[in-house]
Amino acid sequence: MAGNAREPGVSVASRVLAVLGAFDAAHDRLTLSEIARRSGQPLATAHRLVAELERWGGLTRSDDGAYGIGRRLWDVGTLARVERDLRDVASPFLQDVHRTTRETVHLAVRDGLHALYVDRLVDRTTAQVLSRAGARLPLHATAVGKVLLAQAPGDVVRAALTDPVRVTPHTITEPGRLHREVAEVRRRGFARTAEEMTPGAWSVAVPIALPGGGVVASLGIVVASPRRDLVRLVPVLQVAANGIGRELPPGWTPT
Amino acid sequence: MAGNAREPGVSVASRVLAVLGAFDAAHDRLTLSEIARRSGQPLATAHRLVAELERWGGLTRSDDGAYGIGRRLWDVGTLARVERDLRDVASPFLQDVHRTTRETVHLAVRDGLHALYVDRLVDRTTAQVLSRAGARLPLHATAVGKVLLAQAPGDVVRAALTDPVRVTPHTITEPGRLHREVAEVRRRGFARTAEEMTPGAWSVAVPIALPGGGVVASLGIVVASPRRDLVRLVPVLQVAANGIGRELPPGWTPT
DNA sequence: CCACGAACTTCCACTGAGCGGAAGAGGCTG
DNA sequence: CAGCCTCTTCCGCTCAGTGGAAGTTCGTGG
Repeated sequence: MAGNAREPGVSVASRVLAVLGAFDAAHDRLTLSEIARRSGQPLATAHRLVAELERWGGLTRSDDGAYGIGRRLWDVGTLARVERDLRDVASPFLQDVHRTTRETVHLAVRDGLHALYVDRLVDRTTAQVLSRAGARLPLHATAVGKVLLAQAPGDVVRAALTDPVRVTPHTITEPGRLHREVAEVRRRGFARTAEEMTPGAWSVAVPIALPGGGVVASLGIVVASPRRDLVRLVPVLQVAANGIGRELPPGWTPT
Repeated sequence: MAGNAREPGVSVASRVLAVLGAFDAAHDRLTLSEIARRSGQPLATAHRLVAELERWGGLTRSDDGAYGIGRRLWDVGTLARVERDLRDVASPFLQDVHRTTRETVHLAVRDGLHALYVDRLVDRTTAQVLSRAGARLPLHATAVGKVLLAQAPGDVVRAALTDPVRVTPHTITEPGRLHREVAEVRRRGFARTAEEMTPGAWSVAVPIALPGGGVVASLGIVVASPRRDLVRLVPVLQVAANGIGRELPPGWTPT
């Protein structure tokens, strides 16, 4: 007997990665069976890999049997460029902005067709506006996203503005209007949103550019009321953004 | 012909993990050869694994040929418990403490015989006191460390205080004195250090406990001058620590 | 201009690590 | 206690993984 029928062309490495890929923001704790299902692998195979990952410290298992990402993988993730350089440099500036405005501050880079939130600062008092470090939100519905879009290659802009997702009743979904808006962001040097991503949230954002000129990230503020003077915060953001750009290693890319 | 002589007993998974393990705080960018050397694998083997990791997005290669940790792994690391729950809950409180004191704030958990810094807040103006998120420092030479030690199992305390490393001229290295100090920390509810880890740095820290009673983390402040009134900051820390403890999911552990 | 070395990439035939169906163990529920 | 679920262990077949070696690219210095 002894069963076998190894699915061909699948490397062990990719199986390991499939296990890691089974975890995401909405599924940060999984049972063995869930991991097997979500990674598309037989239970026995998943079991073996998970056990090895746990032994190494990449996964941890809690009393209830569920697995979560372990410290070892957290350590490794911490070494990523996005995290290390940008966060380290930007963190004090985010604090400056937060201290003078008392509003939620966001730091994001472009990741494909999404804005990837690298860091954020929230008041305990302020309503949770969503978004945590690591979150990915659509480019066309967020202020940081529009800023990043304004500096992105033409094909990215086209792809992002083709059939844009409607997130709230206020989300702008007409490609034409979005193209015009992105052009205006490029001209004016900042972007705004009004409840386009989250009901009850208004925001502005500015680009973070290297001294050389390349835009590498975006810095934004989110407030919970339709303040007309939101634009007045733009200079605050710009000072911080310039500071961050200057302190980044020359030639830095978020890749 | 074709050479071979596969080293036995080494799983592919462990080879993948060895590649990841080649990266650390001091080596966040490595060339292929370095990865091969540091992970103890033949060049050709490392090459294959690295290529697969890169394809998945776990590693990125920059123009100069060096590899770094990629976004995909950053994402995964972001899902770790230490990161997610603790950071999310504690972040606003760290900001509160920072706003009222204007000093460097640290959040740490115990990881074996080290204090693992999960988050920190620094002024741009303040001298960089060392430590970034992800750093591991000895338990006996830091305030957060002493706090964590005060609540640790007996064998951990013994192991940590046996032959303690001398970091600065002020580091306390007599096991007896350290044991007494740890007992006092337990009694008093907070710990201090005076240039024991970094010359020119003084600190206090308090435990973060769950409503149930278990200490899960430590919150500390570092200042750059030997202020006598450092102890006056303890109540500020305690208020924040209580708040964090209350908001953590019941039964939370940093594992 | 070419020789030399170092870092990287590709190739390929052998073989043991990995595979997964199946059976067993434990636990919860109706 | 039968039924169902999740987890763990077992084992013989086989193909994915292996690593020495050859080829490629690049930089250096003679």
